[in-house]
Amino acid sequence: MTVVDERGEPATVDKAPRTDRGRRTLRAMLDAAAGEFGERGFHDASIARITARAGVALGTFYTYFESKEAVFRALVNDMSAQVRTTVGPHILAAPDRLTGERQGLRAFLDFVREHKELYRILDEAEFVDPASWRTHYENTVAGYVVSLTAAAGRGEVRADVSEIHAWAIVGMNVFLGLRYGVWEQDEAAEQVASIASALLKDGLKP
Amino acid sequence: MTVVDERGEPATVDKAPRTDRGRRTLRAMLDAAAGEFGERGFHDASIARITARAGVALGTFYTYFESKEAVFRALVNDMSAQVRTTVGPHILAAPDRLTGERQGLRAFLDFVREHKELYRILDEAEFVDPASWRTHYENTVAGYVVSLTAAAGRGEVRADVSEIHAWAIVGMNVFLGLRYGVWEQDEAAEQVASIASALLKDGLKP
DNA sequence: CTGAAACCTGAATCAACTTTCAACTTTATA
DNA sequence: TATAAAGTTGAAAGTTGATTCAGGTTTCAG
Repeated sequence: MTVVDERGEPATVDKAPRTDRGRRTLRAMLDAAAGEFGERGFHDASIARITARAGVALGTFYTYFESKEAVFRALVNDMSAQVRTTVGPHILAAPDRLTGERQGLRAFLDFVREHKELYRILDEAEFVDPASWRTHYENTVAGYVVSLTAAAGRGEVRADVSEIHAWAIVGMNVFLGLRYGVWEQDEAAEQVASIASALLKDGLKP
Repeated sequence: MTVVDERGEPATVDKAPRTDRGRRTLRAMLDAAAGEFGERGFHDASIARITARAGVALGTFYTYFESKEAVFRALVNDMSAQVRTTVGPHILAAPDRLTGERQGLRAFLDFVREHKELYRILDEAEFVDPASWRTHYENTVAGYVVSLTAAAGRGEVRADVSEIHAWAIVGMNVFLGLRYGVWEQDEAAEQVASIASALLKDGLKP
């Protein structure tokens, strides 16, 4: 058996497709897995259904993945990156951090609405693949700490911003995403983002 | 982790114990289930291990529960109520809503630290028993909307508080509870609560 | 004390699934 | 075009753990 470093990719290396045909199959399988996991959740999902969705035979799955957990992990990492690369630019493009937060949240809500499956997968990672999940949020929070600290240096936010603030903001965004993105879309993304942004800026005081 | 009666489940009625011995067994099994689910998560938990923990035979489980999901549901409902009855009074006892929020969060963090298993169970309910989970948060948010609206009437918070604010606050609290309650306790509950409270009151503005 | 209702027992049943593998087909390369 | 490498196949092995059940034990009302 291959020596597998939990974090590294040595186990994935020899599973990587070497031809176009292989790459196509892998892609089809990843998409199928995203759909299957998104609809039925990790445990109710089955490899057989994933390969059926992808239009390949059962055994083909193991040409590209070590196990059921492995696809899930691949999906989580992929999605984590997708969220960052989708939302990040919106934050950076803004003239100041608080405006960035509003635009970032709006972008996040839009993203969530278009990728409900992936959002759900990421959420379930808390139980299926805690390590990836924790990494995802630690990265997210770390990014917030960096940019909030920079903003504090520019006098845009209070000087004592901390990791606690970052976790609070992330939690806020996650729940707003779940309620107003995944569950129901009875409020415009813009509206949700601007209320949350105002809350962050001025608090609840009258 | 005392689990009290869960009324309202017609299917559970004929499963209710009729003697002291039965009630003792049921209690042992609920406690065992809380521990097992908390430690291993729903899917890795096994009925056999639950009954072993409780010191009874495998088959006894089905004297009191319809299925694996049924115990889980019982635990989720019980815990949801426990959180409310533990945290609620702290909020109400405060002189104003914003102070209440700080005391409520501190109480919540304390609760979480003492009931990590149940917190985790509630979290996993998102996937195992979505209906109960959704109900739990909808109830929580509804409570917030009521008390925030009342506070607005007293001029303690801005007049336009909405459900969106409530979801934001709940998400904030949940994530802070997870990070500073369940994961690591590297910050005093009081400290976390007071920073979050300040954020809610005045926002991030310098 | 006694019979019926409650409880308890744990081997056996059973329905998924995941994972393996040896034969077979397609693609790349020289 | 030949041959190795890559990719595909699906039946079958192997695993796991929830749920059942027939029979034994304990409790309790009368």
